[in-house]
Amino acid sequence: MEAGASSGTGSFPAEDGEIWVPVLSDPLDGGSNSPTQAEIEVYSAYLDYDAMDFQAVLEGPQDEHDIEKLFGGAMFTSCGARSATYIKEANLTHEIECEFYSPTSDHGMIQTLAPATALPEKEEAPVTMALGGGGEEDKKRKGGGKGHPLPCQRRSMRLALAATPLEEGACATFIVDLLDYMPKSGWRHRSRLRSARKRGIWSLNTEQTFLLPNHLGNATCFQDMSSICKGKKCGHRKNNDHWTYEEMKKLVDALYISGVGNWTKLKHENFSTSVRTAMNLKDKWRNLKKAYTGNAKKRILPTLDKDCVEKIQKLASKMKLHL
DNA sequence: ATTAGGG
DNA sequence: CCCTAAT
Repeated sequence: MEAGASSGTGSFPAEDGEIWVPVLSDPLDGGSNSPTQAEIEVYSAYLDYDAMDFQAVLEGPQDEHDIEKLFGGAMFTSCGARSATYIKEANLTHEIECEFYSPTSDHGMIQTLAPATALPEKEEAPVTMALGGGGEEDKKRKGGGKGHPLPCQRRSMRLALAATPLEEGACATFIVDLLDYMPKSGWRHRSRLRSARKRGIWSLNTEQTFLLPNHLGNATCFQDMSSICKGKKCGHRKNNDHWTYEEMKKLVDALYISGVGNWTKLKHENFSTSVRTAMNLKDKWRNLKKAYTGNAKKRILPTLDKDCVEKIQKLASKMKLHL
């Protein structure tokens, strides 16, 4: 079976009954060889939160062997979640997107994720990996299986682990908005995450992970996450399109040239097609300035490159003089 | 209609 | 991001 995301075949979400399996493929091209990078895609999963090594997940997977470990022997199912993309190289962006269903969910088949085998040095990509056990067997394991999460409500969750090349190529991992979209109560990891963030153990940064509230129903495709959440009470944000690094850089560069202010003009000249409103731009600048200004306490900083940070600081100090 | 600032 | 007072 083909997995679609990289190869261009297949479609997402998967058809009912279709089994999507983890694949190894080259993230950079759809077919030819690429010896340097490995990508694993997992289409959805049953998560055993208790068995999950949260810290390891948040820190970012080190290699493809970690997947099973990270998710605590998670069960992976075939139904309709957007792919979990997992890029191995330290300097690339790690992104994991999964959708989790409760054991009683009538969705799809369940597969246990076979321990990933090493990516062959010069394997033709994409390479579809066979999962252990075989489909028919595993179908019957629905709801069973060791370490299966018990009363686990249907949840969707997106983890985007971004590792941008920092100074030493260190993997800066961050999570955004996880808390924002997590149910207000009833999820024991909420406090864990919160305190962890406070203690600075994980560089959580409220901007890249979020959990689709249960009441949003059967939405399975993360592509529509933003629109799904629109107007919903739980997702009290109108726009869940989180600022990307590129956007921030673009904003800073524009401000560096045109100066701070004139947000409407800035919007029309530099962000005319963007979802960002003039006020959004203003707000973002304010936040960036705050983040990179003053005594850098243990703030949770967006990972921006040195050049960008310098521009922010120069702009900030320039503004100070005018006060 | 825009912006600055607090929430 | 939203809300609102002040431009």
